[in-house]
Amino acid sequence: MPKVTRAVADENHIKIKASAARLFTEKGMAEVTVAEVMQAAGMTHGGFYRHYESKVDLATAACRYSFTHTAAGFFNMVSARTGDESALESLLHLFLSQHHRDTPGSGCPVAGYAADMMREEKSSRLKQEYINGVKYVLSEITSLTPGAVLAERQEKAMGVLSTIVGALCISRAVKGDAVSEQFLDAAKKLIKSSV
Amino acid sequence: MPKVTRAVADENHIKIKASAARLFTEKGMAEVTVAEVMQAAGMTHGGFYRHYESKVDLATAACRYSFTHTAAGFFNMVSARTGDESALESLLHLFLSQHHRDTPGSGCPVAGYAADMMREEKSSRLKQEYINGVKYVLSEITSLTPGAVLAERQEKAMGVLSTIVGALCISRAVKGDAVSEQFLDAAKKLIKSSV
DNA sequence: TGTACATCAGTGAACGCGCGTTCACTGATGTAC
DNA sequence: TGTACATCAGTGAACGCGCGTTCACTGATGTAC
Repeated sequence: MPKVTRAVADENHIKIKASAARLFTEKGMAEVTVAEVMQAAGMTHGGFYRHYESKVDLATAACRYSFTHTAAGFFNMVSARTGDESALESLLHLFLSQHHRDTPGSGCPVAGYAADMMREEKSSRLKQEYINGVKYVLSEITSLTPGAVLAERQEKAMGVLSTIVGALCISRAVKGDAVSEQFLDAAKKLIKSSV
Repeated sequence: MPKVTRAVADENHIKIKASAARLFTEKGMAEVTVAEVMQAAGMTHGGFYRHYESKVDLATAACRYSFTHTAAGFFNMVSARTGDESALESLLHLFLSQHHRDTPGSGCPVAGYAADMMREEKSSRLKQEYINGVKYVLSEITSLTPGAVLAERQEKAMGVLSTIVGALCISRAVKGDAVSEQFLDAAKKLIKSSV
């Protein structure tokens, strides 16, 4: 074929997707250009349309990638940490950390794409991908939440996700001021006091 | 002066600010054009620079306006409602409602500007305005939060704000799916169970 | 296995469009006498 | 109070720039014989 092995082309496809996932969750779709994504993937912008039909098509793939890789990886880290402390405590410790606040590109996609999703029409494939992702995250948190009744654990998981995503977003938004860190701690305490 | 009374010009200035506040909290700064703001204020785009030096300058004024008008008005509504139910319950009822979810333009500025603030440099006047607004909101929630020790009430207020803003944002982001409403209810329950 | 050819991933220039901003102009307002 | 003039809020065309997308081209790869 062309200038590049099929295998290399496939790798490039993944690089584009991974770069987009990182940049989109970090800056939001509007603030990232196609050229920027391609450059991050080590190419120039012209070849982009051999891989995706449009920028929003890329965003759809990137969104899915963020959930299946970044979010899934996060839950693996939570499991790995769980030992002395409970699974929920592990999750809170990792999620509500300064490190997570400061690295949105490799962080929570629920938070990272939320701003863009608020303006997305509900019928779009991109939004559907996000909704699926949120449901996946909820199922993971539910499985980490103690309790006998599934419905109660699911509801608790939604409350927990709301709190940690809210704290993370606000903490990022007010970063530079002392309250930024306080939000992370306050959210931890609120959740622990409600268990 | 010109074509318009000084008094009318002052009114127009406020109209621009109010229109911007509504549009910016609804769609985010990037998705709103200067021309759109001016049209919403009943004018054409050319006259904009008689009122503000730049779009970000407008955003700074609009951000302040959102907190001093929209947020302050919200807390007045909370006070007015408070009777049978506690102040905190009033707040949860009004904030975590489908109406609030569906009307971001007249809704919470902490949530409305959060996405834009995450990307704002910390030294900007706009970000400083936002931080001041968040602190104002925190002080209001603190005053509605029961407890003897101020520091504990403040911490509780930060946890509450994290939870309600997170639930609102996610609920908006997944609107169209049944989980959207569930997030609002789950957040209410989590907060009530932690009081 | 070797060779000729077709394919298509990637390049970089170019196109269109929209948006922030500027500018010459208008004409009612405010002011000075 | 009336009049001449300067001011400047608002208008709409235009400018620059950036970005999503397109396109002619390249040349190594894959394929057919």
